[in-house]
Amino acid sequence: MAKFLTNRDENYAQWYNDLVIKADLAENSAVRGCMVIKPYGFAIWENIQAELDRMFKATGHVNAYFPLFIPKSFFAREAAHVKGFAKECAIVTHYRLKTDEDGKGIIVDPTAKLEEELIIRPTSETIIWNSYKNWIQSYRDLPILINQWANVVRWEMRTRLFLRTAEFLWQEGHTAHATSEEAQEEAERMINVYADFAENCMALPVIKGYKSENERFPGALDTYAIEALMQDGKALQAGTSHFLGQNFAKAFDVQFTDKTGKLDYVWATSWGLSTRTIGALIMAHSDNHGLVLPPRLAPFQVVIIPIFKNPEQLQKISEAARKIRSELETAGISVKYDDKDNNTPGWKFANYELKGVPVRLALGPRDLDNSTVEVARRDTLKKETIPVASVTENVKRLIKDIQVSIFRKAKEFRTQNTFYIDKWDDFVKTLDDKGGFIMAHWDGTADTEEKIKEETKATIRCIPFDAPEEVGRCIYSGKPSKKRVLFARSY
RNA sequence: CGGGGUGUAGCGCAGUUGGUUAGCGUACCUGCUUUGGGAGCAGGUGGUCGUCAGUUCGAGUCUGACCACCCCGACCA
Repeated sequence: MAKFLTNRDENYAQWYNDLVIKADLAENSAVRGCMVIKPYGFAIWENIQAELDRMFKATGHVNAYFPLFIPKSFFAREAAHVKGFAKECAIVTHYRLKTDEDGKGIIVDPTAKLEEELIIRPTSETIIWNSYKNWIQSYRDLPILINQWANVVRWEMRTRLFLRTAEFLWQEGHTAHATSEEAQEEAERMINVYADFAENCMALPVIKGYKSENERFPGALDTYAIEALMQDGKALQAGTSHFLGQNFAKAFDVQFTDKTGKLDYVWATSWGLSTRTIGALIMAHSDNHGLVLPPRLAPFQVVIIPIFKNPEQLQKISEAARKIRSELETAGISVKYDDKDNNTPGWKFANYELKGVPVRLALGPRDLDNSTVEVARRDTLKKETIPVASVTENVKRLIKDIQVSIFRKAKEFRTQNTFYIDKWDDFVKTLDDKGGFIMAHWDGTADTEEKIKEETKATIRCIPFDAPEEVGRCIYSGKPSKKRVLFARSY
């Protein structure tokens, strides 16, 4: 076990904090609630971006960029929207600084007050729909399928690296459609893209479903989410997609002429996935040795560590190592060769385990003599010595296998921690003892949901798309219910 | 934003009743020996003691305000 990492089973929250810092993913900055994403952490984000961007483009979307600042009045146009975000907005009020009277410091120039204050975007629906108004006249202008990669600011009271920070990075898709059906299909398509990404790239099993009215995005008619279970039994929402109806079109007066010449408001969706998913990645797979990264998102999939006694030996080993590296790279595998001589091999082994590198190759004099390499996999920590001739083939197989087996492991964990519960006492007890996902009947009212939240801190994470029709009674009120919904305490 | 806690070298910490030149471990630098699971010895560098103000002959130590971080609540992706 890593000596300097808090034990996961003793203090999960501290283990997470330690891990983010010690694996060199991110750190707190001088600005309250804002993090510095360090190169190793940012490399994961870049991989997430690359995969998602490819998937967005494959589904017909293009990228664009809209301003960081949003005129205050834009927010006020959609009532639910402004209400949802009002409490966490950062606001720009001035545009100039000047030297203080005493000449020592600088102050905000009171004469440089903005006519209209600017909100730093917590999300971009309003500024984007203000543009869409000018872009859309006819059904021929539709659909508009735009995504933007951006930072947003939500002034959070209590922050945690990746999971909740005042500023975070994300992508936000904003689409405009001629019909309600088309927009709803788009919202569903994108939640499916997210689920595909989560399961296949992040190796994170997720449950797709509808949000209850309470949990819905401010301004949306319907919100879909993917929900994942973390190792401490809490749920984490990893991506959301919203069917916005005509709410923003009406707020920004975006109408189009349809084929029959009739004027109608445009139908909208929006969907987003943030740096928070890096937190999910950490909490879903990692252990007491450190991070466990899925090969598809790891900054490098293989690390090669030379074992040597003197510079001459290092040179020989490096020659062999570089050959292996270039062979692996040709096969499309990302590789780091760590030939630094200021740390011992043992130190490097522990360090790359902490950083979650999927596969480690060790190459020493013994291997040179025998034409072998030691291969170790991060997820199971198992190692074996193989002929150097079969390295590429072996590593390729291992990478695929690790990707699949950490997904299976996470899914197995979820299965074991999903409970079908029909009695209120069991519901409360399970939450307190084990946490996890609880599938239970609900009478469909916001009032009941609110009371359950007050009494247990559990919320409806989603109403799963695939929940079967089943006659039952609400876990709280005893009123009739037709399907189970997913309850959990959440991040 | 409410309650609790913590700020001393990059990191982890000690520092007595307010008293001389602020110390230990680790990391870092140099040298030698090492290197198949976080190496050893020797020497060395590194400090506005979170910030600002106050009390005092004298403040890391006492007082106040502020800032940051951690934990628990309310709010949220």
